[in-house]
Amino acid sequence: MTDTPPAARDGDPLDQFLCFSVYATGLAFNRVYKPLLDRFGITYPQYLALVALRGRSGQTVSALGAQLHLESNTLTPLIKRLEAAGLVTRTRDKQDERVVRLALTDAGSTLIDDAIGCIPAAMLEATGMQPEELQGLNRKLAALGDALRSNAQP
Amino acid sequence: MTDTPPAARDGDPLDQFLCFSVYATGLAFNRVYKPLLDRFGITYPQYLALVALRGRSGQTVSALGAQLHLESNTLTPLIKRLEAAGLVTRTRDKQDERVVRLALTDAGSTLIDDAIGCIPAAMLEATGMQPEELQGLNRKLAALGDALRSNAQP
DNA sequence: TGCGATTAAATCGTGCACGATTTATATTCT
DNA sequence: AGAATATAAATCGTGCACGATTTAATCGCA
Repeated sequence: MTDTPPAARDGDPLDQFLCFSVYATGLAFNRVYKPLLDRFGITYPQYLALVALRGRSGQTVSALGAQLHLESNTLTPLIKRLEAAGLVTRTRDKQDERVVRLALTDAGSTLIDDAIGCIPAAMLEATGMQPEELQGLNRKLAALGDALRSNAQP
Repeated sequence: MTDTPPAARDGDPLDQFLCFSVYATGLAFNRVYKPLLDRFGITYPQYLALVALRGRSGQTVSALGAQLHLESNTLTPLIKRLEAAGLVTRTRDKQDERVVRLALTDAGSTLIDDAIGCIPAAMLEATGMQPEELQGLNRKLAALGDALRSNAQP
């Protein structure tokens, strides 16, 4: 045991924490996504936003936030960056000037279609797992997320 | 269908993405943790770092990073905040002045012991699930994270 | 011995995530 | 109609996460 690090010898205590697996797997996903998304000039949260906006023009910031589980304090700057990149338009609703309606530009629509065309397959490849297995994991994680949200402070 | 939002009518397209479930569940965990950790004056990544340091005095920054899957550019400022809070000490190794060795102070040790004493139980409660189920999920997610890391660019 | 290469940590700039607050518009209720 | 209230988005400050670079110490090897 000349050089064996402690973590390898007696197991990382964090490995017992599900929350840590979620955290670390999120980091790992990000790292695999990054080089793929760099080619499109967008970040991972921006990618999620574009997927959520795809084929759903006219969504409000709040509606997008409900999908992503984010609020305007996070979304507003993100959307403004997408707007500055020419991928999204922001328009005040004429009926209710409080709400901002979002839409993909042609460039945004083309970009996200292209991205969806190649990235999910590359990600599946990177997991090295079967789609059915990943789908089962997805369902269980979604249920866990729902449970946590329903038990968090309002 | 007067007011039904699109997401409720035909399903959120993001829900098909496992990466999104991981992302959103990570956000949800954070939100449940936050009020619990606020009582101890630490953040969630700081909590993970303290757990990793518990009972393992003298770890280097790199070793801690290997456990958390983080690098010095993220860890150094985080650790300095823990040091400023009086929870951790940073000491240059006498044999090799490049490495910084980390240790919990008495206050840090007491704090993380107290936190471990109550937080995991509260989190389990918040999931509303059985420990066995969560353990199975933990194993699968850890395997997924390992797979993603092994397939990411070095 | 000494100098190029390697390694450990720190620094810097960008973009998220979030609590708290603010601004602007709508709604409600006398 | 007009004041209190509610709602939608934006703003601000802090702490992470990360790519890229820098600084400083050690190692390797001719």
